[in-house]
Amino acid sequence: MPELPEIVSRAREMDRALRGKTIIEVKILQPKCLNVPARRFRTVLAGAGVREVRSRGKWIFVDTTQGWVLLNMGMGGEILLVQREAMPEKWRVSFAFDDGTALALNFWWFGYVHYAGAGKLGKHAMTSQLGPDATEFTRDRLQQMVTGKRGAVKALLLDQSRMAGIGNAYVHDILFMARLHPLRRLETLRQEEVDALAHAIQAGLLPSIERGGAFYEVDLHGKRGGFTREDMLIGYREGEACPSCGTVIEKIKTSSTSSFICPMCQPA
DNA sequence: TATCTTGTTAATCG
DNA sequence: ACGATTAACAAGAT
Repeated sequence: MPELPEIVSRAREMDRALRGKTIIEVKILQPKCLNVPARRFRTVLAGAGVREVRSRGKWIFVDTTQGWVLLNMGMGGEILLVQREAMPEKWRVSFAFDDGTALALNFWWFGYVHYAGAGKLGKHAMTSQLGPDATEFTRDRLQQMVTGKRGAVKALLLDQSRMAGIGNAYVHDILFMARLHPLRRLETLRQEEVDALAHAIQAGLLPSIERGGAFYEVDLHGKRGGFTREDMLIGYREGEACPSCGTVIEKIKTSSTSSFICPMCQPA
């Protein structure tokens, strides 16, 4: 499940590895992940030079001389840089470059490989609606975002149009560190709690970015991220002891997603 | 086999 | 307009 730390890491790796290369051929095994006809996608990008790769939220933006390639890895997958004749077993879209390498994209549920013309990035609805990266929020900015809003704090964190990059993996530890229950209403948050949340967002994401993302995703060469299961405080630790107070960690349903909480540290 | 799951949009209701 | 909920969609693991 690629979230901001994994996507930031992949985009950095891609920027370093792909910048200056030219796409010579695009292959598409799964046209449904595209937003334009496969033929158009292939032809418009053939011959395109990679200028830069960057990210916002869970999206990777590849800036080429012939427009933008916009990637969303959905619930998980791999972006592998391989020799063209050594493709991995599973891939859905591939880009072959002029130096004999290829980028093989795979995802197993709901990935997107979109195209936006040069200068037309603003017309791509899914990415133009993204809020600022979660890592960009200062305490003041978060307070502004919370003021006048209603609803559950978890819903705010997961709402990509308000704050981009957090998904249902990192959110557990973020809320735990802020000592907030996922369903706590925004309108009841005191300023100290908003401050704690702002700090928790940074504390929940930055260590993983520094280590190249979480262990359950891999880098361009197939190497797992350095943020391990042991680095998680309560996420996916149902039945284990809370690292702060020892209470048994619970897995609860919060609207449509699951949440892991310490019922003592994060009272409803 | 049945159930679960990390994302995102669209539709709907209050 | 906003918030809450649900369904749907292209798999894979257990």
